[in-house]
Amino acid sequence: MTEASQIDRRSGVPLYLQIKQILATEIEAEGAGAGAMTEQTLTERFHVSRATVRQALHELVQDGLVYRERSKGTFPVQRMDFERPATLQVGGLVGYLADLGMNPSSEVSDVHRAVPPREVADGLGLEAEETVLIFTRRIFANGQPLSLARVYLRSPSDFLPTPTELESAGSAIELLERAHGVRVARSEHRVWASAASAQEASALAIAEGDPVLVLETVMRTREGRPVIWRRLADHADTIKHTFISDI
Amino acid sequence: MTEASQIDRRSGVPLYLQIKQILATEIEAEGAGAGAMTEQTLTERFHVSRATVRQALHELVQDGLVYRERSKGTFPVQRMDFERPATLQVGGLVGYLADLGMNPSSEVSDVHRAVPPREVADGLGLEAEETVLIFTRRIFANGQPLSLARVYLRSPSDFLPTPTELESAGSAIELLERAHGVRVARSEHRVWASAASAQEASALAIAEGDPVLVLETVMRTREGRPVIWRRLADHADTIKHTFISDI
DNA sequence: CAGTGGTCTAGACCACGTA
DNA sequence: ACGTGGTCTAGACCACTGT
Repeated sequence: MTEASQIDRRSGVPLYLQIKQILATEIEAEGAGAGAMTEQTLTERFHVSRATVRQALHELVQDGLVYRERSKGTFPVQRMDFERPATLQVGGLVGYLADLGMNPSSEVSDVHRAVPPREVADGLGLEAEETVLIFTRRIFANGQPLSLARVYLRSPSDFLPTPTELESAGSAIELLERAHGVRVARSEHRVWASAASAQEASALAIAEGDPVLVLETVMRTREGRPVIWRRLADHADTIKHTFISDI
Repeated sequence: MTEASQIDRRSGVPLYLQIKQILATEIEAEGAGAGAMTEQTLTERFHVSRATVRQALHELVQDGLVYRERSKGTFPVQRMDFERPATLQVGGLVGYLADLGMNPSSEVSDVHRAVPPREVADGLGLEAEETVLIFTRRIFANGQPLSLARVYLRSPSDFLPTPTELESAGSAIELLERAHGVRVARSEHRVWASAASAQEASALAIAEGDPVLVLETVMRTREGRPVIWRRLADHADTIKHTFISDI
């Protein structure tokens, strides 16, 4: 199997992507057993230029699969069981819970357009009087409410989907992309603990003052234009957000 | 000032880094006013090859300062006030609070070496009976305890610094790097809300059952070797962690 | 059609670590 | 001395977008 993996120059798939994929698969299979890969051995193996190999290796570094050491070589990063990024896959919570067999469901309510609170308008950089799509979403697992989201979505003033459309879309982002071709490229998150307000407690079936996790997120297009402001209140001890940072 | 910025081929600083720095400064200064930068205009301006310009632009994309669109050009990302990454700059909380004029202080206690709990040993991938450095740190602002950290640090069995050394180091990572040349390259975080245990409540001067933010972190070297396991319990509504994610 | 970024080649010199 | 990754050059062809 090791020598079967070669690139196909007629496939139209960029060579560096094919090489990256092959190496990623080998690292996955052989674990840290896969020895050092040098640029020279790879250029010979795949019959490509050094720059092409370097582009593949550079992306593997970005993805955290290998690390490179000057005058030593390129080595696989020690195996770390690939967890699902859980809830940070924005809007992916339902699918994540489904994978866990938690029988998730989603309930969207209070869909309307209005001028948002000051804090949200600032975060989205709105013009005065500019309206946004506003809705509330609760996510349940096995019948228990786990997460309460309030979403403010910058969109054309005639954009007013039904609750059913929002529920079936899985996430507001997907709907926004399908409806207007707007792609979210970057998100900023702030997270802290708080005591549940009366409203939050009611929505999450807990007592007022019980702990909740608050997660505020601003999502932006690649142009840097903020398009979604979202505030989550999550059930304590149950919803755990995971993320990775360099350094 | 715009035309004064040129590269210095004798400085020893890589050309692409000089170009990146110049462009980043210009974007910072001119905001989105800085028009499109094309690869061709930049190669002519700096008298370097296209590959060098591309490396600079690619890093600016990674840093979120520009975005590129095929057959259109390279454009600055719309200004987003560069906040301090706050507490995700692992160990940087004290410095962050200092910047806010919060008069922070740090108190380290219970420094010893021992075999950690099962959960930690698993997270660090320890051998049986392998001991780690264990300590507790509290961070105060204006005399109020805000954050309680329990830290497990994989290190040679003769590594046993004093509480004073740990306090002055600012963070365990800095000490680890200075003492053993170990560099942390990647961290995995899990965060959720919880009710304060009796111990946590006492340490944070709150009531048992009050909300706290729990943040568990595993830090790894670039080889993927886990070296630090840390669990924070943070004061509700006060400590807010911020982070950024792509997608 | 001209201009853009995406991909690819075939070279070159260098700093650095290991043997 | 040798091999490594880091940097740099000067070309080439392509797909795509806007005119």
